[in-house]
Amino acid sequence: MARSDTRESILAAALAAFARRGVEATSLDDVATAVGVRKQTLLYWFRSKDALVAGVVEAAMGELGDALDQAVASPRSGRPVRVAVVDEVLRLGARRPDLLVLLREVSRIGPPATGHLAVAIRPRLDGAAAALAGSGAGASERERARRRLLEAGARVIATAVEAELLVEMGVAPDRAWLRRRRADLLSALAP
Amino acid sequence: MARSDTRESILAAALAAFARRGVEATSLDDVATAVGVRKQTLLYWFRSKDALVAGVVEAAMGELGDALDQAVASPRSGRPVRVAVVDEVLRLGARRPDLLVLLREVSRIGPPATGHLAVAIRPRLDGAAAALAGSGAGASERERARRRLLEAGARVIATAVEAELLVEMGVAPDRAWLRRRRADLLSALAP
DNA sequence: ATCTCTCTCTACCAACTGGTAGACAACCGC
DNA sequence: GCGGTTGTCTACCAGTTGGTAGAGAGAGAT
Repeated sequence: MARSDTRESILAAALAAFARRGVEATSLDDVATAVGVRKQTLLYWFRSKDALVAGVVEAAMGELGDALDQAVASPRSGRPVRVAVVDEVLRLGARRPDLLVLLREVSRIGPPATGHLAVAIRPRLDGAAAALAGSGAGASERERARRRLLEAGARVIATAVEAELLVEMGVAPDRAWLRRRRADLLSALAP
Repeated sequence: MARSDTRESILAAALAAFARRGVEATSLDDVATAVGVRKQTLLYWFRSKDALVAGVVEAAMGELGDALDQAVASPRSGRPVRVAVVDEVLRLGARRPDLLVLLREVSRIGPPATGHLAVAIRPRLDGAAAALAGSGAGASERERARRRLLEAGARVIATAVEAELLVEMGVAPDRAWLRRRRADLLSALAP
């Protein structure tokens, strides 16, 4: 296997396993077997399980942040930014559900994973809060924008959890459900 | 300790631990220590960890169902049943958050815990669906009522997750948030 | 007083966990 | 060719897990 292919494969397999079965329930051996490699190879690339979690969180946040950045930057006429963001989130929920599920999982297990998440998310959050508050906004306004963003983020993750739950209950989310969730997320980001 | 006090203490400690740290991350020793008893005593009352999970799920569903039954039966004038149900759920979320968190946790870890949950919830769900559809309703109407109830239940759990997330993010849910969630849950149960 | 049943205990166990030590092969610039 | 680096491996290890076997204390019934 080429040089860093192994690392990428490990990250992908770990993301899937962490999202599907949870971090604690996933052993290093599980991930290694899924990749087709020995556990010790995995420990070569990530010096501990916690380092692996940190790596997965960082990679997932990178992918998620990039997708949102691109959605914000895409200049579709007459479409407010928050519509672009919400639609991109819904697309991600369909295309890469693991990314959103991982966020729930990380916040569930608490430290030190949440610390890694906080580190990975902080710069994005600061940037978004500054953009939302507008240039020249005071510290308290930026703080309010931050809070609004965190609430919206929690709403997104809760929506992903809800979709997961429905699937598990054998009641697959239908189009009407999706439409309602979209309107709800839009209102959570409304000015 | 009196006869069945031990069993009750084990169930209470296990519920708290399962909700706070997760089922996989909670060892039998953890629960036993919290109760002040040896692991083998715990295994006397519940023949395996899975049996303990089943016991906790059953007890939690009993408490939750009883609270909702009582809310439905309480004849407060001019207050529609769904308002009573939603308010009782919110009260439970504040008073016994573990009950709702456990539901999320169980559905997260999947079988066999979800099987226990399905067994514990089925009679309540059937009864509620029949009541919602009204007497003399056909099978398809009852099925629709069932789906509406499951969707509402998923919404409740998602709301509990959202509250958990906000707390973890250091953004405690405030009164305005609670008001919005209440309205949202009411509309999920709207006719 | 003794027998039986309920409950909790001590003493284990095999399987698995995350992690370490170090051998070995393939490839690199020299 | 050669020494060093990179990547993967086998062989272990100590700690923890869920679970078993069985002893023994206490209470009630006879």
